[in-house]
Amino acid sequence: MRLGQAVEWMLHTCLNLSWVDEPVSTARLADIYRLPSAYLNKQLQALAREKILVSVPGARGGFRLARDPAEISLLDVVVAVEGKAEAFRCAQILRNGPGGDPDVDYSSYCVVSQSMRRAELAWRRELAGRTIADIAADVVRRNPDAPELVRDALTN
Amino acid sequence: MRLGQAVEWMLHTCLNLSWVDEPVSTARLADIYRLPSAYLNKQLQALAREKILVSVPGARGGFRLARDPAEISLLDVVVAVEGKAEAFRCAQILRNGPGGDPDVDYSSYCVVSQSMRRAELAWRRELAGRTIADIAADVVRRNPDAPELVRDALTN
DNA sequence: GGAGTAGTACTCGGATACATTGTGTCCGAGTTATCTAGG
DNA sequence: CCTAGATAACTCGGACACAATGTATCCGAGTACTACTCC
Repeated sequence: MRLGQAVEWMLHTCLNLSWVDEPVSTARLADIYRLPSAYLNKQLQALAREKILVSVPGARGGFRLARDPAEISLLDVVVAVEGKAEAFRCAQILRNGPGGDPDVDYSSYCVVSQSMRRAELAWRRELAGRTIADIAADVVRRNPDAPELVRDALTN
Repeated sequence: MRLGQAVEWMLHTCLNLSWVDEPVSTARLADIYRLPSAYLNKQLQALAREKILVSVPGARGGFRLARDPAEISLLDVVVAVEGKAEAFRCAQILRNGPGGDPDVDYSSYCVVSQSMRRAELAWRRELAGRTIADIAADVVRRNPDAPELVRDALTN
């Protein structure tokens, strides 16, 4: 199992954007961590499509959070980047097995599938229970001047 | 995020093997679900390397479980197929950010990384808490003659 | 001096290549069972 | 009839291609700002 790098990028980017009000351009967001800006832009678009960010076109445009950081869970971000499909895809191979019935939906009946789904649900629940605001609070607790540093880097 | 098909194959295969004592050849294990035998063999080798299965060479050889089904967790199988690496890889991009310190290990310090790891731990815990024997018991409860069907299909 | 207008610089957005991983296949090395020949 | 050996069939095991996904890039469409010109 593997998650793309973009997940890390987007989480940190959302966190940074939670400390800024005005739109920030892709170039600024990329420079802060020395990331490839064009590719970052692609991922930002994905988040915009999922209504996590809003894109502002034109000069002095960019991206900003679409809603309060407390209303953006880590799961929202992960799903926006990686897609909604489940990690474990049941191909229903039991249909071909002995005693297999082509009319049964094994993705809900098969015990293996159920077990894998339960684990994935635990993962999702954990991610859904933690928001950008939660993380921001933890960061500030450790490093009180982090917001100021980020603001300076993003808004000249 | 995505898990390979082989995970499903291996879980069902381990389950089937839990009902047979003698070694079963790759061809037999593949035929039961109409799977490509050569590719299945590749995955079986991976499980053998991780000491979940033992391979018996020569005529009348094949694979059998290396230990009691109650001692084989779903996590063992998933890790054997997908590798030990974590799904979320922290690239420590904070080192490049404002106030970033090249000497700090952000994979343990960074709050984002911690949050992602916690979720993954929940996933792993769920998988580690469920064994092949547990699944076998559930299957028998629903379909008492399943073991007999599988045995017939695997041992002529 | 103020307003309208043309130009310009900057932004997103999608279409386009490259790299890595997952998926699938093939053939050779090694082992066991079988058959045969000899005692 | 029993035993030893050669043969043959079957198995795993790793090396070899193909496809899909992730990663990275480029250029065009559109917007806001700016400067200039005219009233």
